[in-house]
Amino acid sequence: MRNRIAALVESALQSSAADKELLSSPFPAVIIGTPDNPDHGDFSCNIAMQMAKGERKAPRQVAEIIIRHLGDGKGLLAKTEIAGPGFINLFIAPAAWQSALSEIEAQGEAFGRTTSGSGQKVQIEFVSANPTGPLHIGHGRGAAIGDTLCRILDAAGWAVTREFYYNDAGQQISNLALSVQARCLGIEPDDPRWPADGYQGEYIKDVANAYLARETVEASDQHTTAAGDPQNLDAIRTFAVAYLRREQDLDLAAFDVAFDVYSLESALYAKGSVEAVVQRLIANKHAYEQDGALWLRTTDFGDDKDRVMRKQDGGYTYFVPDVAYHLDKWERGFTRVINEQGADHHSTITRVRAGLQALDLGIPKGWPEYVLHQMVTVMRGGEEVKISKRAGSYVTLRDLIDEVGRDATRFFFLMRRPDAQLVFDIDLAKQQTNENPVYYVQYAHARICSIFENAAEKGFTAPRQPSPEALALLSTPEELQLMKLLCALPDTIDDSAIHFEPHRLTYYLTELASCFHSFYNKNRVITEDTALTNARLYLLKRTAQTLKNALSVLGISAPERM
RNA sequence: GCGCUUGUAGCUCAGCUGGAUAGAGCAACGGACUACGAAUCCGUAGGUCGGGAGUUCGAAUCUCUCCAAGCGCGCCA
Repeated sequence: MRNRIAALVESALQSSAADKELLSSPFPAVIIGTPDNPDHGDFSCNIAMQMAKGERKAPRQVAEIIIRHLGDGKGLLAKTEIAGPGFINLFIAPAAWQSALSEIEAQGEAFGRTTSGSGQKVQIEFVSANPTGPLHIGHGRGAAIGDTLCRILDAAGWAVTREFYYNDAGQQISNLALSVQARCLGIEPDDPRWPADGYQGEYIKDVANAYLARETVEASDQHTTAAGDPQNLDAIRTFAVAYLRREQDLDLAAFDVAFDVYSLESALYAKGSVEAVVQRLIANKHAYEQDGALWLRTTDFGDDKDRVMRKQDGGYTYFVPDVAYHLDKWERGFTRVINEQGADHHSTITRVRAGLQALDLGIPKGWPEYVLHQMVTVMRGGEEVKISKRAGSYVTLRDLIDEVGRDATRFFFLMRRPDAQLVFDIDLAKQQTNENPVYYVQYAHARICSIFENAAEKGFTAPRQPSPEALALLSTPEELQLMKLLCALPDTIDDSAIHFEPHRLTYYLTELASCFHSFYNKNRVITEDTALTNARLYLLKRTAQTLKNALSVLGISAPERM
């Protein structure tokens, strides 16, 4: 609806210019707002104030011209007015809201989807946890935000590829292999022979036992059978990575998160991509030798100091394969790439972008884009739970899903802006009370389903494509407000997609549920008045569909009973 | 010390890329079920938008500065 209003204002500007009443383009972008105060209309527009200076006219004078050219907006507008310093307030005709219900019915499960992405390719990389342990609560937030971002962009008409990157080479993996080997040999973390920087968690013992028992594990794309020999460090490394990847896959599956592509750091080395990147950086004269190491002059690209690429020991630092990996993304044709990661890794942004710029391949400066989520602190029993993978103390994503439930966990993670810190109070999230907003939303859906059961017993079903006259009965303030909110779903999805902000949808859902509950308490649906009953059942059918569609974008179920 | 993020009601947070009287949930207080689910609704109270300065028709929103918190600042990832 908002887009239709914007188009109306746009064409009013054009015709004003054609009639020489306003200076012609370029006009500033038309921004349609939704006023808090209902007296200010369903929508408002501030463009007259923006144009006043350039037009050398008073804002209200400009507004008067625009309004004259708007007319009744092809029947969409019931009233227009100039208010305050020069706002144009627009009142939508009730018939427009009513007929929108028919469109929602026609679109069914597709209602809410838009075409603003026009089928362009976008790749979103998220989670990308190192295969050195189970997924913890921080990964959970990344999984919820990343997955929902994918669903939102998909709903907004983008062609989304979901990708997971495994750092399965490098120092951390060596530490993992040494830790598992130690456990195989019966060495405990308090033993002096325990490797420095080893992973102390109990799960390492599970990996070791599985290895010694020669188990076979299936990760997303490979089968690995353990050699069982504690002296074979390579075999241990391969098995441990496969084992932990499988654990992560299971956790993600339980969270209803799936990926299209898994990329492995080790594959980049195997293909020679890492070496090729280094050679190109050297050839482009952005690298230099110093102190026995090879450096990249990242300070040429906005970094505060240069970075080592090849260490004295000959190995590459982690960001070199990262650059190779992103070059690979670019070469796969993704002109739009979003990386969802924890804010503790934010320093990689400058480095990776600098490396890509130094390749001098025409990659845009701000590519790739990033969505960073701030840290999650976990509260249990009123106390903060310290998270440390090495020490083995953390709350796993699996624990959380088992305790709190998938729907509540997802909703909880999505309630806040990604760049605000999140306190996850496990005791609170476990409570199945009204403090948990997901139940509030789901209850609205279940309640509507219950009304339909009741209606069926009395011989009512929602009509199909009723006439405008039949829908004209929907005229109470609550009904109009409800219809208006239903129409806002596509706009909300577009906004969430543009800003990469899933939390807008959780707020939308809470508002929609609240609007329904208010309507329900004030208006009786099933009455002696058959025509009114049918109209209201029709409205509720669309409300249930809208709740379900929006919940589905968040990966949350819409139960018919609770 | 430098960089990124944050600071809005007692608590947890929104505030639509500068708009009109700053909102919601929880907590507090007071009301509403012998008809569709009370996991609900209605009402009351609660704020110098961290402090200060600036930009303009107009600032919670933009700029500068100071204060506070989190996270980074490795030849770890």
